[in-house]
Amino acid sequence: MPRITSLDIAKLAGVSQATVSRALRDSPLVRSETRLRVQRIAREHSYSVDSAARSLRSRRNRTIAMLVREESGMDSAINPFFTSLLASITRAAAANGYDVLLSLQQLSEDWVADYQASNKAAGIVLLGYGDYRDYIRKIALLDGARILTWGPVVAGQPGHFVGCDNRRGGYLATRHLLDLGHRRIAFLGDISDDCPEFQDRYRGHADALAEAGLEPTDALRAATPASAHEGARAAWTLLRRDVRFSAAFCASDLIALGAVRAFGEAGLDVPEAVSVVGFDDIPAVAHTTPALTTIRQDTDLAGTAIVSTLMRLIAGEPAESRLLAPSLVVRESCAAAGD
Amino acid sequence: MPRITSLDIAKLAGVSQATVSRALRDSPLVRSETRLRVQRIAREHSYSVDSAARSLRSRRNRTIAMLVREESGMDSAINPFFTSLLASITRAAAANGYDVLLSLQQLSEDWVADYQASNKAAGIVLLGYGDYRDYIRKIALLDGARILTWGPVVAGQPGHFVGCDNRRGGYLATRHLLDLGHRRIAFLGDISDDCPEFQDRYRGHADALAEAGLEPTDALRAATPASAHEGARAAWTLLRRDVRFSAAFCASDLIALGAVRAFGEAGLDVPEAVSVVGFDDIPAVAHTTPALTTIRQDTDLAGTAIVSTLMRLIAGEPAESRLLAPSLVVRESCAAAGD
DNA sequence: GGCGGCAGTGAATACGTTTGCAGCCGCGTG
DNA sequence: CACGCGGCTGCAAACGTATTCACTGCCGCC
Repeated sequence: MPRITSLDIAKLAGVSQATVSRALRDSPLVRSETRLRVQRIAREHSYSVDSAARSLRSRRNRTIAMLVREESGMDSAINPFFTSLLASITRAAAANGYDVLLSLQQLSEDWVADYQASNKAAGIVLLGYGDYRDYIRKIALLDGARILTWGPVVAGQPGHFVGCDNRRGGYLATRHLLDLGHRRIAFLGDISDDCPEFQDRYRGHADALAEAGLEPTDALRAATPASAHEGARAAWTLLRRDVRFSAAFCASDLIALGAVRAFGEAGLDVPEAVSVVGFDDIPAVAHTTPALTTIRQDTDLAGTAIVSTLMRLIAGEPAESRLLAPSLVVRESCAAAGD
Repeated sequence: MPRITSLDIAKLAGVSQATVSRALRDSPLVRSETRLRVQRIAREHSYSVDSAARSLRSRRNRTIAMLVREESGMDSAINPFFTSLLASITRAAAANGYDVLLSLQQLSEDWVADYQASNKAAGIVLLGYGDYRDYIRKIALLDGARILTWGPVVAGQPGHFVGCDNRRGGYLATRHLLDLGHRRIAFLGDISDDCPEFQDRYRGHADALAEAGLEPTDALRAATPASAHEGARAAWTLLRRDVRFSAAFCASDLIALGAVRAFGEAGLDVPEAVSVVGFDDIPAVAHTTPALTTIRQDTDLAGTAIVSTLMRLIAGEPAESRLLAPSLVVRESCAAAGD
């Protein structure tokens, strides 16, 4: 049973295959009467342009690839924040007539080269590869690289980036705690080069402290990647250290989730005994008990920004990196300082 | 700057283009010495087979499409359970050498027809369309439809399904509560035809009650879709009704999240005043306070089951629908009945 | 009345690969 | 010695579309 092709439609419509092709792409070259007839017939036979043939012939591709960092560690779940981002990117792409190819990957040399070369996708979005700075720089320099990375935006660096103003976010979080009267504020998050986002959030944290005449204390900092399990561990590390603190800024909502839990187990209720601020505003934290005060990254905005920038890249137009403003969402996990 | 093609590689390797094609596909037809040489040269020039040309010529496609139900309502977030499923499907597909096309959609007539016709994908996975029974039945009957639906498995129905044994899950949940001595057990979830999964979970719930000589009471049931916000509303509805209950089985973890929160606001602590069991075991609920006792659907297993079944479908082999066993995960949200 | 141009259409080609078929070589067998 | 056969390779024909170029009427204009 042979596939139905544009040639079949052409015969049915009594026109040439070329005209069918044009009619279906709404080309102004064909008379509107003809165009409508062809389109009707195509629809009646549920004919649809073969995408392989189309992209082969046109050397163009209506697909973008999303490459999401696969955490190799224990917690194989995707960070919910990326899930939201992924959804909004998919929507934005669809609005531009693009399909989305999803891939969970350890970022390897081969991968990007492969996607570029086999042109499965017109452009690539990289999610969660903040720490691959060198690698990204390298691939960014490949000519014709249409790659957009979600992550730290550094002026002058090669490549194209869209990201959240993490420093500003960190500032907002800590500022909120300071405004509530807290002075001894812990920071939970890994600020090594593995997590450049966290580094920036920490800088913002320090900015706010400095503004209040304070400075960050190493004893109040516990390193942890973005995972609830590790967040709880970090909280325990902090508790065992026996330093006083009345609030904690967690560099990610997942960390906050774990920390709230650990604090609770230690008899420190949130927010009565300790205030907690998270980062990301993942969907779940609006519904936990207590609901989490956090820094929101607007994923819808991020998705459209990512896609529109990538569209420019694909079109060969110059595109600038963009930094998105985060905002504070006040819920229930913070209280005024006790003393 | 012209693209590098297999012909270029052929010239470099001193063989014909056909041999390059064969070598790169590990065909036994080419001498291993030749094959290795060609592969090396291809790698050195980071050549990769053009996927459009490949699928055009071979009439085959190494791509599957995942169609995820887009909730049109307020809560535009994807249910985290589907996120997990999506991740595991993607991994399983990759293991089979397949790419994954992601699409968030209202299921429309056009969509599937389009994907079939334009052959963007060799097969389609439908996630979250439990209530589209009629529609799915219809498209399942299209010849050559390679469509797999995650959802209720009903013996004898047309189409191919992989799903969780929801009835068994409902049974396990309620049984657990009964074992703890609870007698007045609420059910939170919409059991209309809009949510066939919930219907099955409710049946299991009723099974367990019946086994204990009880039967479900309408007064103890509150309808809600799978969302934390709506779950909280349903919990309040229940509370306002002024009926006694010491436990609640929530048809989804999201509902449970909202319910726990509502109960807390009403002064009913979980698990002291009311025990709660959820369904799905989404990642977040392991880290909330209290951590949620729930029915786990093993998403990794589900992903591999879905993909392997779809692979059979694509290969034209007969494939059977599969029902996956859920399991009870005991955490902290349930306590023995008070009286 | 001739001529240029424009709107609409068709013929033909190219996109980069897979694959059926045929050819070549060398060796074993009748 | 002829013949066949198996292992390896090349030739050439598709796959279904987009696009260039040429062509046909037809109108308007000098």
